[in-house]
Amino acid sequence: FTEDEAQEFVQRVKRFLGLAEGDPVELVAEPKIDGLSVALRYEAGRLAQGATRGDGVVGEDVTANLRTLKDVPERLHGSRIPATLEVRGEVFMTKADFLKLNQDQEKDSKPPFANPRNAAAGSLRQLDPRITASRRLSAFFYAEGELSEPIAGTQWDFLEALRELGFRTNPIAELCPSIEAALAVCRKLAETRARLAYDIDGVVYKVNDWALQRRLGFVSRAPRWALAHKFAAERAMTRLNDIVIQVGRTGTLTPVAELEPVTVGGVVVSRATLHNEDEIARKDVRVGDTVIVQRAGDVIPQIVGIVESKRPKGAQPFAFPAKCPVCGSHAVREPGEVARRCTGGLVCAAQAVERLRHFVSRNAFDIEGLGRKHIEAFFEAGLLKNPAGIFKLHERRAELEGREGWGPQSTGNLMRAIEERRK
DNA sequence: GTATGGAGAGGTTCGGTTCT
DNA sequence: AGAACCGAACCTCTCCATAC
Repeated sequence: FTEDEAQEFVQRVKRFLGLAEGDPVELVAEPKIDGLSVALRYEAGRLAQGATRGDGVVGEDVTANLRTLKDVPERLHGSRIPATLEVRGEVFMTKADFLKLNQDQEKDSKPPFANPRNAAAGSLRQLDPRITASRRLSAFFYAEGELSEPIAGTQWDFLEALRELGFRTNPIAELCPSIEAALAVCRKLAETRARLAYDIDGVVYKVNDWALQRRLGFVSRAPRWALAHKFAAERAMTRLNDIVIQVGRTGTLTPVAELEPVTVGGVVVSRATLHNEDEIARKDVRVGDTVIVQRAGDVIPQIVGIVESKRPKGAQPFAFPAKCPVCGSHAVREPGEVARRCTGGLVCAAQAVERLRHFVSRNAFDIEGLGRKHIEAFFEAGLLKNPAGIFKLHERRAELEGREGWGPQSTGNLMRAIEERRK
């Protein structure tokens, strides 16, 4: 975020590579587009598959929709076409196309989209590719995935190779001989971003030489050879109306701030996590305070701090409850732990429900059609007490089907989803 | 029988915190 | 150090219930 951190990044790179302070390391500075990342796979020069990449591993298959983008070539161009080629890029909507789309939405008396990124993400998830086609999405490509043969030795040459193959790349990327030059690019973009046709949220610096990139490698999922230098996030002031306590699967009590709704960075924010007891004390957040909020990474609402001069007279420090707000059991904080936990265990409805939610989640048993609300309702009605009960639900099918909001279709779907996981 | 609205689910975005 | 998990907002899709 600061220029110092960018300097530090290059120092780290040099140290890792065993280079001297004065040795040059070439960087490529590319604007960080505020869109959604996609991966395209080409086999024998033809588009075979396109997907979003939610967590960096797998994503939704949106091939048919991606085919409708003018920036996604159906066939690769040129004479040097690799047998298989995977490229990553960013799909986005220009500000002009976004405004036009919202005008059309208004004309059709449909709700407007909140911002270009959400509009782009929504457009790409359409079932009917014709709708996607009508939405005017754009894309820039900038990274390699699986490659059957090397097509470049540096990032800069790779971008050139991508263009020759028929991909659109961002024309304002720059090859920089040093971090100073890269920072100059960043400063220039910070000034001119408002005039760009699309939203950017920062600049990415990449070590140009792929051989060096390979030596640098990754720390968990983050490459050591790249740094995302983000612009300062937009901030807003609002009132903190209340602090409520949520109870998680393991009994952890998590405080959440309820805010007077305020628009920040294109969306309306009304809640923000305060993480834990210590965090509240550290920031000295009190009910009634005026707080400054931003969206971390331009996504997650976050309380940056308070405006002390606006504190109402008599505002008291927040007293963290010593009892679970759901079941009334003692909430204790073990020495060395940050969290205060409800000791109710399975007696606590919140914990039981959270356990069930976890059980059906995608990372566990992955049972479709059983979300928070239904689990809460089933628990309340005594239809479901623990994970094992899920596999006994079919015995109470008639009861289930009689419930409000449930019909033969939804019940059938749920039974099928459970049966599928029984094996 | 058909259109419309609402609720719920699930997926996407990302950073921060905590656990292993 | 690395992975898991959580949080908030938005969007689409599916299904049920209601109105006509």
